[in-house]
Amino acid sequence: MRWSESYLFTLKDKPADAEIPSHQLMVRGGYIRKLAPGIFTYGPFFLRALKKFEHIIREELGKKGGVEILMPMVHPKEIWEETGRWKEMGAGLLKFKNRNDQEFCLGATHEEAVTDYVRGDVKSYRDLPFNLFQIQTKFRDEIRPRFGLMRGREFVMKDAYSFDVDKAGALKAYEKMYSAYEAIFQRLGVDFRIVKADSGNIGGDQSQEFHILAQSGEDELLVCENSDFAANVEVCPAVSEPVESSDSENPLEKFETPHLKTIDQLAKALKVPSQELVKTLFFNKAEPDSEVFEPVCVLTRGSDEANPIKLKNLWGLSNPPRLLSDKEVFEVSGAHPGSCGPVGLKMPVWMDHSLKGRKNMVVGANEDGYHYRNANLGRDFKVAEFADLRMAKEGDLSPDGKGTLKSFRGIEVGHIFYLGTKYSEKMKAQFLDESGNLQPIQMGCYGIGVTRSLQAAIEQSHDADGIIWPPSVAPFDLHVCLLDPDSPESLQLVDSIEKSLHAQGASIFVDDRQERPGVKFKDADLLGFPLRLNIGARSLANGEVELVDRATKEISKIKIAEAPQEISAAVQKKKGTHVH
RNA sequence: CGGGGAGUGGCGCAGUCUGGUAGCGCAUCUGGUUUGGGACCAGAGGGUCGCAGGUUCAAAUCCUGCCACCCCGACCA
Repeated sequence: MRWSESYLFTLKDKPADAEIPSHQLMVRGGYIRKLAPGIFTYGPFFLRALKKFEHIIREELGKKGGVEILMPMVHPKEIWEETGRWKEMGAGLLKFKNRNDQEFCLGATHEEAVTDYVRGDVKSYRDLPFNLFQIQTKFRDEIRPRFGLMRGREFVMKDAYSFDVDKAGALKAYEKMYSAYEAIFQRLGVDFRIVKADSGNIGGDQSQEFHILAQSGEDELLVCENSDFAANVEVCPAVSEPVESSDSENPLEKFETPHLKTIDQLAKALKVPSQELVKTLFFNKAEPDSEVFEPVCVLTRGSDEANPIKLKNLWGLSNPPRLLSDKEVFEVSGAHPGSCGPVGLKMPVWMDHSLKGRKNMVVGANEDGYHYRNANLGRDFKVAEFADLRMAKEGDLSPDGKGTLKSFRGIEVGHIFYLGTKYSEKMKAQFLDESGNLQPIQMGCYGIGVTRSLQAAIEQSHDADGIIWPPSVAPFDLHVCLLDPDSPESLQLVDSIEKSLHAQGASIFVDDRQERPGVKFKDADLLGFPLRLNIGARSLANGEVELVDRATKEISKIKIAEAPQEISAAVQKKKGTHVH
């Protein structure tokens, strides 16, 4: 491929609307252009990377028996109503009507579509198991798209769905996908972690996320320093050191705390660490979209945060519960936030494990400007349940007991779920088992954010000059800076190198523009293909060309006569090398 | 939806406070000199200053309304 024959426009300045390096570099390199927020055109070079990654995905899923299909992007309302998600997904589904006033949405995910596809065909346990996947454009009407392809409205996703006769089979399918995903991200060549995760409103009871580690990641991961335990902070079990209980319960004592609104202010005033104070929060335990008001009090240590995802799961809600407004807090407790506590409350009180056994607590008095000292469980207030309610954090003990947790930022690029029969029951996707009983199919679903993965790879692999593509998905293997594009000797050399590379299935991009060398070098660094070859009068006069490694900037001189073979070998070596 | 920022040639920005000829850098085109890390000189083209009202002799600039964008938060398979 020659620059002069391609469609490629690079930018010197970083675009004003791009914040993180990967987004800036992709726009600067002409890889993507924004059409609307979260909606992008993929240029010819990004498309090449995309196809390469898709190829890796197809190969690895194929090895595990995945069968590729392609489902519609436009879905009728009816299938989404069958599962209740027409409402549940809310505004995230882009809905519209046709000329006959029939309602549709754009496919945000395809559990409904694939279950409908399968239920018409599968009749017997003999028809199972199988695993279907597709690579397709998804549309989700994100509230706030950001960071280019990281959180787009329109994006390419690989989604797969497994169908089995029983749970054991479904879990086997889950394990297969787990290992396929491991292989896929290893081949992509990124530093990634697999973590326990919340299953969100997809449903199901087992779920893990694949994260590419990067500072700009939207998710916080907690990883054990000594073992392979890793979890999304949202669901990471919190282990707290047991409380050493002082033996006697002192008398309850009210004291003035004027103008002390936060735990930190209170801690400072009382000269005790915030961990020794008690934080009182109020949530509405009812389903977020219902009219019902069911206030619940949640107690944690002053240094901890309540975890809404854990509350959601504990209370069996479909979405995280809502924190009460200041006004509502006043109505249910008699005080504003900052002066609330469990004493005298007329609602269930949930207490975090970390407070179990603690005596003589400092809590709000439910009267503005007052707190209690020496509040004790049993004597002064009652607790409905003890549970793990808090956000785990760096420095906590790992749940597997093998060390302490360290915090990383990650970009979620893959997610696997064991679904069970949530969709098959609602949509009547059934089969007859060996004894002639009608059974719902056991399902799993598995996603990879294809476009997101590629940007995440760039986010992880770039420098001040530009992108450093992992060789597995680099748009081209070799970037030739043809410094004298009119020199017959140079052109002849490029031809022979091109032939040699094509013979082994490698790709070559030639910058044949009438530009000065500096311009070509800058663009080569920006575009970020793994190897660059400089061909110019200066080195040709010495009977040499220069091969430059994009990642290390190492230069090797190669004799012209040996150039085609040596460069082919270098390209081959690069492709075989994995960064991590 | 809440908070913040910013809408000015293709890109990046100044000008707005204090109303008075629409500017700079990059890119583009022409000619010339250059040619191994974003060259230089000379010339040229390109903007209804987001949109609509209003104030004024006069509006990019002041007022009102709307639209769209970016960031933080809420939300998120």
